Amino acid sequence: MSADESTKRDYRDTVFLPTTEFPMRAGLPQREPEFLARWYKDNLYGRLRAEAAGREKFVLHDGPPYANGDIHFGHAMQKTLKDVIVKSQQMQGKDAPYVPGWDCHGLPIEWKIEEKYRKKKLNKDEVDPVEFRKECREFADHWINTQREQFKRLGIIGDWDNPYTTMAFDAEATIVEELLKFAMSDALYRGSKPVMWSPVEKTALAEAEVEYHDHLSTQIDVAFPFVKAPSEELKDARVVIWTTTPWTIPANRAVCYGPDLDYVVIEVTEVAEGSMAKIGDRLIVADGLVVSFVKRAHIDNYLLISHLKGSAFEGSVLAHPWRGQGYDFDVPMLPGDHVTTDAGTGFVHTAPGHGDDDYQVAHVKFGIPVPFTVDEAGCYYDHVPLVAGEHVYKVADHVCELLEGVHALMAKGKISHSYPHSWRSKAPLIFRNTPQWFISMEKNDLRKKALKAIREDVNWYPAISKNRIDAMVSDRPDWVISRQRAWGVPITIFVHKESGEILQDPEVNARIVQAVKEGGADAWVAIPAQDFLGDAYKADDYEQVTDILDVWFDSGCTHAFVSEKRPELQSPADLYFEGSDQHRGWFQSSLLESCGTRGVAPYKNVLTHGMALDGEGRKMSKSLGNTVAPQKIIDQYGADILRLWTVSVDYKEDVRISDQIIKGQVDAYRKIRNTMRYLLGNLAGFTEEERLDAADMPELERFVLHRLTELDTMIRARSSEFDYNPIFQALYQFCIVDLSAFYFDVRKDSLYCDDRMGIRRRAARTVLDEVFKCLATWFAPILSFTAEEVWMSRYGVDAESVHLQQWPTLHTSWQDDALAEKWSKIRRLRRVVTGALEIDRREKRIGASLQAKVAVFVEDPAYVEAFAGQDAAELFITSTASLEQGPAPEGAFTLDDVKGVAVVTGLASGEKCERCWVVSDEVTEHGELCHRCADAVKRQDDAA
RNA sequence: GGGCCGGUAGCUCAGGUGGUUAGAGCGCACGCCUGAUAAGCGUGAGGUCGGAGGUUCAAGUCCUCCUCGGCCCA
Repeated sequence: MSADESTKRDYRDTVFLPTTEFPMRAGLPQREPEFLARWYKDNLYGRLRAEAAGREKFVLHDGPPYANGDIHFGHAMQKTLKDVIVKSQQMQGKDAPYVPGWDCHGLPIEWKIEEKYRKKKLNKDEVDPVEFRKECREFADHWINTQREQFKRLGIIGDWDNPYTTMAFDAEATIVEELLKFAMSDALYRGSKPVMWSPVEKTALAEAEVEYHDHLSTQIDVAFPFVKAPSEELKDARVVIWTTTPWTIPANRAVCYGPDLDYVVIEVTEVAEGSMAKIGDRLIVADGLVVSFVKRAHIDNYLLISHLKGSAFEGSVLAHPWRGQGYDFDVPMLPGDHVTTDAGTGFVHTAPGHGDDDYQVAHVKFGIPVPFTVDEAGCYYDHVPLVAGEHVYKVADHVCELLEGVHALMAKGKISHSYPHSWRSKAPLIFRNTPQWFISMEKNDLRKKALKAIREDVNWYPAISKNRIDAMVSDRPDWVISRQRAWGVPITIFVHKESGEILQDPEVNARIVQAVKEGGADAWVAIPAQDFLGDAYKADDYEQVTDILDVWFDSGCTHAFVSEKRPELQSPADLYFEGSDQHRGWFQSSLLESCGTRGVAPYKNVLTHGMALDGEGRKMSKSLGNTVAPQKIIDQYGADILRLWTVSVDYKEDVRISDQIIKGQVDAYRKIRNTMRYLLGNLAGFTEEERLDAADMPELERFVLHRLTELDTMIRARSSEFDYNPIFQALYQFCIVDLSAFYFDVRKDSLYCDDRMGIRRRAARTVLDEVFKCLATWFAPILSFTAEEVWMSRYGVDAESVHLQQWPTLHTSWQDDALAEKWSKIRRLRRVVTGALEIDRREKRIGASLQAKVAVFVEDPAYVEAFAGQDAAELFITSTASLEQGPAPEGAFTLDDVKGVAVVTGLASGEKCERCWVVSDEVTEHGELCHRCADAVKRQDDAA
């Protein structure tokens, strides 16, 4: 013992311990709103624009969410990622404005308002349409305001005071203007087509407005006699079709067969009681379906008369079962690839007005006219014989009766199957032939232009997106843009009553656009038609179209009224970023609109994210009760936790979120926060006078600087493809593996105990400063609140926001791959040492590693070279260390996966320095301190 | 029902053109430190790579089928 315990000096205040006010615990839910208040008080968004004026632009054009409820998790994730991208671009020296927007028109909002009226027992038709639209507008406004606050709370910086909306008058005017371009180029036409129709809402529905549920239908087997049989012996046989929609029988115009399928003719010889078939009936069905057919028809026995191929039916003609009762047209037999032997009879009843396949085969391919049979309420028109005026949902029994009356009904039953329903009313839908407005995919080569843009002009991330949208655009039918609704932009065209031609007059169009700009969509109904038509045309000669536009057309025009019109933006936008469901939605409607009117895509890059699923990978739904509310995460943990989560997952695919996953992010956040805290603590009082050139630094410091250049390169590369998950993984592991567990741990001694202006300590502090600047700015787009807190903690509350900074430009000279290679050797060897020390610890020989000395024996001289000039003990955090090339002594510690390295440990000789806790013989000489500490203390004492 | 995509340790992710005992971090367990302390360090245990066939000297990596999940469509 070199000195009496009681007389020993306490050297604690001679050690440079970390000093910082930055709290270990974040209290994000409380603190984040303070930063928000500050950002908005200081007009951060305006500052960013001013700061970046003149720089190269990067425009992420926001896809508008629908303004009809609180934001859900998917919204939160997507807007956050958009914010990460925008901030990253801005911090890489671009001017990255962000103008959020909202989609305001359409059925869901309209439905809400109607619901209100229904509750008051008012019929929508009795309500003034202008008043009705006003309420829709107010409803949308309310939710815009709500969602805006929810988005802002996430820390998303954008032009929230001046967002775009599809219901703004100038937006509506531009939408009208865009529509009129299609009208002028002949791409717009009125056609008739079976569309998904809701008899309840009395409107055509978009695909997105349809959902599928099980539905109990009547299934029937119906026999059609020949008018022109394929052969003489078949003339008395009948072809049997099967359908689950008896109400479409009046609209039957053809029967399809599979040319390559095998069919059989049977003769009924025995029937069960209640069978509608009669002994002696000759019926034709597919060979593979005869068993299931006779079961349905309660036919107990039959004779197999003959076999034939489907192709034998070519040119055959059938009679409608109700021939002679107003159904005297021919029913041709048509070949169809869609005919299968999965179910039914192998013959497909074809009603071109009530199904897409039917329409394609009968009308498009074979030119059979499509009859109008059912009105908007789902009732047969007066001109339809036998069933006029009846409702299609209630007519099944009558149809069966009528068929039975002519002995056409062979079987009747119930079947539960997947059937389309309206997403709002949940009522079953029908396909109905209706006049609608279309944008042609072929006219003006819209499809070709769109495909060319997809294939040649746009970058798709991930790459598979390209195939996806290519396939969709290749296959899609013409775009149905008309809706029989009230809340939306009108299809502002006049049709000449006699010729049926669309009026194409630029002057009329200009008046329409101007009127909408001034009065919104209401102008179309409020202003007399003659005012638009002017002197050149007579209003009486024209039909003013009252349909409104599909909302996808609205949002498909945002490039026209936002990207192009706003001076801070540009078109084509640099990036569209939405969920993968938007391949059929906004990505496509925007592409078609832009290609149709401008010939080019409205975007240069398209990024898609997957859907947010629950912890088991299932979609979130209210009925499953597995939804995650973003608000709850923010209130409980803070927006930065949510933000960190968004980059912790591979959002190019579907992602999962659960309590467990969020807890993991809370842990990750804590680790990152403590890393920043340690940097702050050790940078306390750092002055420029301490700064040291990299060339003068120890290799350890240069290694850390090299790691920064590696990260910098990697981050910029990944960021250019909007791929943040690898960035997060790399930054997080850098904090844990390189800094906390290695660099910080090793340099603790120097930072705490070296002379204040010692070279080694100055080098370390300089590196900490560089690391700090990198981490704070690299993390700023992700942990927007915490990065700001860290920044203020370092530079004071009056400092400029971290979001106004740029990612540092690192010295290229810092990159040193040879050095990195060398240090990976050093660290590999270090693992053997820590492993060896663990044995001593377990055996209770040591506690702290400073109590130990180690001797390392290596086979490969490269290790010796790597350690040349290094203080091995410092790197191992032992008190003494030696390293030599030589054979491993008996009993030396080795690791299987680090070949040729053996470690012998022992207790360090000497005594523990009271200041730095290193055990050495120097201490014995001096009494309490090692030489280094003795000098450092003396200098401090002298200065004091 | 059809098309496309995905299923690697409890969690989040790596695993060019098939090739030694499948990796990382977190979490977990155990231990250490007590001058980053509701912190820090170390060691360790965790995977039949969704399942089954097949191709191959050799498959997480290629093929087929199945299964589960997702998106889009019907």
